[in-house]
Amino acid sequence: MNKHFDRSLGFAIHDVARLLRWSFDRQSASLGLTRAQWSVLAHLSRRDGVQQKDLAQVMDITPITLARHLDRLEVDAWIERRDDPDDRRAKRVYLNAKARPMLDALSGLGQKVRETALQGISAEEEAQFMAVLLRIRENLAAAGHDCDTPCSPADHEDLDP
Amino acid sequence: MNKHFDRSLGFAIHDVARLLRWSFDRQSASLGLTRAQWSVLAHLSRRDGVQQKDLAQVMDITPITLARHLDRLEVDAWIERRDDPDDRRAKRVYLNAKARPMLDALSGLGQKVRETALQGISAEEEAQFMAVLLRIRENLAAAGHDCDTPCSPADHEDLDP
DNA sequence: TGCTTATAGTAAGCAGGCTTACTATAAGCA
DNA sequence: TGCTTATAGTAAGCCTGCTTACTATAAGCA
Repeated sequence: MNKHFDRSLGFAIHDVARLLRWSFDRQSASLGLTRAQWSVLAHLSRRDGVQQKDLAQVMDITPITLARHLDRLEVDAWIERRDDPDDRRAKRVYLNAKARPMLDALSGLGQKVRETALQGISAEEEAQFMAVLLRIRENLAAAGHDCDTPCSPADHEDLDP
Repeated sequence: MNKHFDRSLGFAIHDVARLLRWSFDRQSASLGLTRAQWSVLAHLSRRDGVQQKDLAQVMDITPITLARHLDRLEVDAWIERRDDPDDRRAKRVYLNAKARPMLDALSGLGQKVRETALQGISAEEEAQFMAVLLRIRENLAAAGHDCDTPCSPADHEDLDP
C-alpha cells in the first residue's frame, strides 16, 4: 500500500504550498514582517476600516488568530484599531501611512515568487492549471459545507467584488 | 494594486492545501491520530527501521519536529525507538504491530478525500494538472537551492525508489 | 594517543493555526 | 421594562512548524 504516495495530489500540493511559503519568507524576512502579517496588510489595503470579524472571515482564519497578528502589527504602528461608533463591542482596523510603501515592496516580491514558480510554463498551461485548481477548491469547499464547518474560501467572491 | 489576489496562484494553492487538511482532519480525528502523526506512520510503513535524521529528511521537517511526533507516538505505542547498533548517537524507528490496521484505515480515508477533491475532473485533466504542479515544485525547489536552504521535496525521488 | 570538527538527537522558545471558554454589548421578545 | 439569546473580541492552552543552542558520540588528523 501507499506506493509512491510522495507524488500524490495531497503531498504535491502541500509541497508546493510550503515551497511558496519558503520562497516568500526568505525574501520578506529582511523587511521585518512575517507572511501572515503581510497577508493582513494586503487584505486591509482593499478593506481599510473593516471590522475584525469580517477581516478574519475573508482571510479564512479565526478571529483570535487575527487578533494576535493585529496586536503585533499595532505595536509596530503598521495598523491601528478604533472603536466602532455604531457597535461598542466591535473595533475597526485601519492601515497607517507607513504601511503603504511596505505593501508595494511586498507586492513586487510576490510577483517575483510567482514568476519563479511558473518558469517554463505557458500561459495556456497556467490557465488550465488554475481552472482545475479552482474546481478542486470548489469540490472541497462544497464537501466542507455538508459537515459542520461554517465557511470556506469559495465564499471570498461574494464578499469581495 | 493587488486587485483580485484571492484568485492568484499562491492564494489558491494555500486554500486547496488547507481544505485538504481540513477534509482529512475531520475524518481522521475520530481515529485518535493527527495528520502529522499519520504522516509519520505512512512514511514508516515504507521505511521501517530508518534513522530519525533520514525520516525527517524525506518528510521535509526538521529533526526536532519529528522527535516530538515520535515522543507522542511512542507513548501510545504506535512506534518504538531502538538504539542503532552501529552508531551510539543514532536511534532507529520501528512501527509496532498495532499501527498496521490504522494505516489501512487512514489510507482509505486519503483515497476518499482525493475522490472528493477530483470530482468531475477527467483523468486527462488530472494528469495535466499534476504535471504542471510537479514542474512548479521543481522550479521552486531549484530556486531554493540557490540560497542557503539545504534541501527540498525534489530530493524525495532519489531517496525513495 | 589526543585534539578538533562534524553529526544525531533533544530542549527551549517563538510563530501561526486551532478549539474552548469568558466578558461586554446588541438584539429579540414577553 | 427586563429576560434571554446571539455576537465581537480576547485569553488560555494545544498542535505543528521553525531557529538556536546543548550533549553525546563519531570521524579525521597531527
